[in-house]
Amino acid sequence: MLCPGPRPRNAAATRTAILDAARERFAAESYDDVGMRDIARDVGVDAALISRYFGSKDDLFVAALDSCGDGSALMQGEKADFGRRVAHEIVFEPKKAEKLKGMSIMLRSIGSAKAAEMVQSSCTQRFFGPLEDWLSGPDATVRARLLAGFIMGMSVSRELGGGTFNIQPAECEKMRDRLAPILQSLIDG
Amino acid sequence: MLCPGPRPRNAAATRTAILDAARERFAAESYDDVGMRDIARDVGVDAALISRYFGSKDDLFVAALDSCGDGSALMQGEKADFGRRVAHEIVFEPKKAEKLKGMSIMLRSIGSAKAAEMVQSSCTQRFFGPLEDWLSGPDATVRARLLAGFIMGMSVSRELGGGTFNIQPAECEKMRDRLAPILQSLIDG
DNA sequence: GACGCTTGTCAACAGGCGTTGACAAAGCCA
DNA sequence: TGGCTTTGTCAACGCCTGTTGACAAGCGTC
Repeated sequence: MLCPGPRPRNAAATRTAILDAARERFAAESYDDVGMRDIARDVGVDAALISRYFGSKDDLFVAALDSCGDGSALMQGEKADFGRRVAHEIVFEPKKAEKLKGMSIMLRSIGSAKAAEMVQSSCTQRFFGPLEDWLSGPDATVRARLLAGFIMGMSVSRELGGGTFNIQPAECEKMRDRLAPILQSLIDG
Repeated sequence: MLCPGPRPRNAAATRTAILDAARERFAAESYDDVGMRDIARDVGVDAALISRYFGSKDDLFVAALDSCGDGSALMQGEKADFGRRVAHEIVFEPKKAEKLKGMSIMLRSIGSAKAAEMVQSSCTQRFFGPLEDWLSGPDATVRARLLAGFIMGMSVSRELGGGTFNIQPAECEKMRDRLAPILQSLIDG
């Protein structure tokens, strides 16, 4: 990520690099755990530059969240296949499931009061909302909340297992097979 | 909570008061957001005293987590009624559902790397474990993980809604009614 | 009453944080 | 070449944090 030699003078590229690094950091660690100097080191830049480009740490956080796009990545593919596909990703390919970087950031920030406040507004707008629209049919609002809750909950469960669910591989398959129809039932209505 | 006048000299009572305050704080805010001085103020004591009684903030955190007991509160009552009962509590009485204070603390700490590390060991031991034992029948491990994940996920979803699910009261009933059979199916096997 | 142990307070420290303003270097234009 | 703007670095500031050691006050005991 960090290349040797002096960084070429290119404000736009540097700004983008900072935003990318911030997105990764905030998705992997809590708001409080991420330091400006950490992000700066990732990019190979002085921390002071970030303040100048983005104003404050809060502003950078919001910018990083905004740069994640909405939850549309989750909604690609066949609806009939959703349950099995997403269950598989949650259990076996969490990194792939993290195409919802925004979800990871939200998850990481529920602890910090300040971060949670910043997340809440954009959460409904860019996550619950699109999901709700995508889920046509009765009780779309409720189903969207349940769906989002379950998906995030499994991430929590994984995290508390120490990065895995801390169970046998054979059990993982069973987990996927039990999870899939539950998710699917929320899709189907 | 804080009574006027000088605190009576009683080491045991003071120690307990500190532990209680810490448990409440760590369940309501992230590890990083909770300051020693905050807890001290809750109790009406100097922050230095906490260090002397508990060693370090980390030690206090672990002690607070240990003081939460296991997840047995969740498992009281009829199994046949579990889904409906817990779904109701999650949606309408989150404070009551927080008889699992330990779960709240775990939830608050998934952000902070240090806190998460401290939580992980006791998590399996005092939460996943008892739940798994209680759920007899096939795939108890997997069902316990799913159950715990779903319950925590709904807490996250609530939190991201700003303390409520941010939906209409009528929708809340629908949410409960959809959530209940899902939880119950994981209980029944 | 004087001692000694316990209980609690106070001031201060070292370390980390986000942020700022002054300064250096690079590129552009005349 | 000389100036000017842009891009980036550096040192430092003020603030907040957990923790420590010295000190004060309460309480039982000789």
